[in-house]
Amino acid sequence: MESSSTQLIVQALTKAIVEHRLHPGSKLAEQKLADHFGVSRTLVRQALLQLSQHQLVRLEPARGAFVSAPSAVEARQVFAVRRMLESEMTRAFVRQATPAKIRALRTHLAQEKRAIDSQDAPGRTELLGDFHVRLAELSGNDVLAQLLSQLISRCALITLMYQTRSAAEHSNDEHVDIVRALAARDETLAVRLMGEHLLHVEENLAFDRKVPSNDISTALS
Amino acid sequence: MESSSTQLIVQALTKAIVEHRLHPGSKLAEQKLADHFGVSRTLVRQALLQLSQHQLVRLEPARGAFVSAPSAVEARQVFAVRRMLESEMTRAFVRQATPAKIRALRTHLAQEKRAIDSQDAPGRTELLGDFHVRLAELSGNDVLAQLLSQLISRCALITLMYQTRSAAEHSNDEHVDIVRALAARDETLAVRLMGEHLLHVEENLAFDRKVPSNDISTALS
DNA sequence: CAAAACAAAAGTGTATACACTTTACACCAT
DNA sequence: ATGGTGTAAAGTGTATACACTTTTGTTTTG
Repeated sequence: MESSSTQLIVQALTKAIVEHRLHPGSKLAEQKLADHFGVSRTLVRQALLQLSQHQLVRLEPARGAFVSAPSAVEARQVFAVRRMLESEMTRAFVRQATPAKIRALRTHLAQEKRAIDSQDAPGRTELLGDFHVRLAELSGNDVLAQLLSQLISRCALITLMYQTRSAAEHSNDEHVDIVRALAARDETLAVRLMGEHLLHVEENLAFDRKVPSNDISTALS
Repeated sequence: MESSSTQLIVQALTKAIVEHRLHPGSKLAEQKLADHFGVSRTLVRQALLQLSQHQLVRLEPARGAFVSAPSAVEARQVFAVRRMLESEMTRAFVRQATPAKIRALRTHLAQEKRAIDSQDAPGRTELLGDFHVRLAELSGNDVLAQLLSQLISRCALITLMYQTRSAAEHSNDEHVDIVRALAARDETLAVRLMGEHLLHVEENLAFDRKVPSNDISTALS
């Protein structure tokens, strides 16, 4: 069971949603998506069902699928969970850090900086999120990594909804500080910095915006 | 979109899997399930897809769906994540505990004890897990509650695979201790007890069993 | 008799068909 | 003009059809 066509659709839609080419609230009509991807509605439905479980899409009975528009309270709850998981994840990482792992993180930081300098907004958000996913992967707990990856996709949607542009640059600086603490194997400092970092990201969200709607054929092409 | 027939199937299968009426490794043939529930394969497939995302079912391409059999390392990773989340959840609960919430927990504890006394193995495991879900719900973070609920379903599968019978009774005692600390609003103690409790549960799993296979028509009737 | 090869049965993967619901729009009444 | 009503178009929900893959059991061959 389980084809990879479905998975391709999930990935394409996830990327489009997280990069805000599909705006929160947009309708995702099954036939239109099916035409676009050159498959039947069957596979599109499977993909939408999956996305709804990742909370990137909301399904309304008999009305169809819409890109999620997380509320402010939901956003805060997601961040609260991230703080719980990521502070402990940081601790776990320090305990089994290796030079190779640190090097991998530094490479990532360089990419981040490049994306920020080049004004690439969606790329920037994606990479800033990937830093945390990378850390999870390197911390050696696959279950944690997968869980966090989903939470961060959800956060990317939130972030792009609410994040002010200036805040992104600040994030990169904090990532650098965190990696420095990790390299020094300073567990307490690293954990504290990670907690504060997530608080800062959350604080900098402006929970009072409205976003325009958009249609899917332009967004996916 | 999204019918509730599918949801009913998901719930029925979840219950059967978590209560070990369907053993890990058992094949879940679509047509047989469809016949049993009186629907078409379409809905069964939707349900299986969902269960696979909850990690209760494993999908093998072109071969079908099987009840998951989590490995020992996966089990340990799940427990590690639970410890991260639940210690912080406990902290959050203490900070907004009310007499009504404490009362709700005590009611639950009574149920647990009854289930253990009456030798009801599946009911016991379910209730022991529900204690943690209840706590999450009462802690006021819906996102956390939903996430934890999934993790605990996954744990129930693990627990019934590996848990020794005597360990269950010990769990109830520890739940009682935790609630006592919560009622006293002793944050530090409650958090510590919860962390130790989860360690104990994990320690008491015997990661070296084999389980027989089973067929679905008898298990679901 | 064992092992390989083949054929039939069962099962999964995707597309399509059709009933039913929601939405859009024109038409009528006021 | 405006508001309500009815009808057509569009869209979702479920079942079914069919191609293709895996499994199973039998026959053939060494």
